[in-house]
Amino acid sequence: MKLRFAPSPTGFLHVGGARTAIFNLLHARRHGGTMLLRIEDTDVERSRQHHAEQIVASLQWLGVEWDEGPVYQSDRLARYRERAEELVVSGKAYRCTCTVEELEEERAVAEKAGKQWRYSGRCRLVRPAESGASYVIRFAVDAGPIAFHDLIRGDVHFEGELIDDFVLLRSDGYPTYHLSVVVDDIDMAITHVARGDDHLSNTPKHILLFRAFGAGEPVFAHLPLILGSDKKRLSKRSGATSAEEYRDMGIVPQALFNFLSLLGWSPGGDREIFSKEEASAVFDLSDVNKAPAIFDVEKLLWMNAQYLQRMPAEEIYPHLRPFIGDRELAAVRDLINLYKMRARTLKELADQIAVYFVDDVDYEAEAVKKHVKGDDLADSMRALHAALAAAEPFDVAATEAALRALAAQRGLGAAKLIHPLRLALTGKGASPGIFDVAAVLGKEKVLRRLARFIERLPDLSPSGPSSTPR
RNA sequence: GGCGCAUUCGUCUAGGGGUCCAGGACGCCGCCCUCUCACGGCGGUAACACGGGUUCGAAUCCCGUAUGCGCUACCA
Repeated sequence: MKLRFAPSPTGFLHVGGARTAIFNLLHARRHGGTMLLRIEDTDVERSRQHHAEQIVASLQWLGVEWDEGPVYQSDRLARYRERAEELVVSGKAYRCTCTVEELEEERAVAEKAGKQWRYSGRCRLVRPAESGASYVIRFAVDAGPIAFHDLIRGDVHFEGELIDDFVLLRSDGYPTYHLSVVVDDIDMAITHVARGDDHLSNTPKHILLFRAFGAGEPVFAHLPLILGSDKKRLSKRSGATSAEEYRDMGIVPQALFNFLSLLGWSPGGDREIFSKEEASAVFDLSDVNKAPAIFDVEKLLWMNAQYLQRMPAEEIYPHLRPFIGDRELAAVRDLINLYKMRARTLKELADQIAVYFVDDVDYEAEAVKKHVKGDDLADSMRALHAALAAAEPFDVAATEAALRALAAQRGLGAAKLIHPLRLALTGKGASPGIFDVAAVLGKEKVLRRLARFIERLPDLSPSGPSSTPR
């Protein structure tokens, strides 16, 4: 068994393409088959080498590994011409000298008359004389029903009459998609073709070609499309569309892989969080749903949070690195552990961690308003500063004991000290457990931040510094 | 327009004639935990597109309708 993922390098790796790649990989792994990566760059107008490289990089990042390739179709041009000529010799294809202009004119006339246009087959009947004129090679389509069994769609039927003599080889000598896929799928011994639903209507053409070449047909599986929240094909308008954008957003590759796997497929039961290996053990293309799925970013974010929560800091670190500059693992390990269940993305995680490295924290206005009040706050904070300075060792237990003892001594609820302390240390109204924060920050930073907070207190008070009679 | 395909909570899905007045997850809403925020736990909200068949019995099978999407290029 052999499958392939065959993107055309006209842009970044689209999440729809990413899912197609994943399903191909999963099916191959499940059945002990191999996986080929083929770059379909026969459209010189739109293909770009950097896009091909980008797609390869995205697949690697995502964890879609292939066994063969990447093979570039642009390296196989001679082969496509050769095979097209074979069909001309055997009479299954013919040269057509009709120009694009002529055809467009015909089409315009037909459309004006309200009729749908199909190529007349003029050059098929009247073989053009050998001349220097440029030509395309068209396939001579035979009328008659074409049926095939799709692993996902079931039995699908088409009428040959409705397919016109499509172009195999363009006038510039480049093959069209139909020619290159079929030639390659034959030469590369592909047994299963799993691709987007947009190719379902092209399949009869391909079947005709497989037959013309005397080759057996592969098994087809047409995957339902991934739609945006507007129920249209996922596009820029409805959100991020490329794997790369999700990476830059701070999505971990395992989470995107898992999420994409769940679009149109389910391992059965109530399982939602699973690894590539687990999916590889049970996946089968025939279990894929027929209906298109809408890409729900909210659920992706939830899933990413699930992954962050479960991953050890050491595993998160390499993915987080691009978001936190050059900071070393040792400097952020404890922070990752403190914040990983509070962030949905690596970006959020990085933002939260950033406060620990600034010289002076900014105090959130809302938190200030809520917690900076009471005439004796400065006094309490000074006492807290002294109590923490005496805490030894400076760990979670000791700092907590020190604060609670002080609260009891002053007849205050511990919260009355905790919230201002949080504001002093993080500048925010919300954070992980304050004693965890203190322990991670370390005695020196805690005392410095607390001292600065006390200093700034007059400016932060609701009455303002000037109106404070002192 | 023609051809093709699809249709279970707002979204992802389970389910393939009786166990389904439809299960899980995201989201949303409550409650609990608690120094805050998260995490976690508990509970709630919400769906078989519509109409005809077949059958003792249909979300499940058949036919229509509607809606949506795809293809209809010398793009893939």
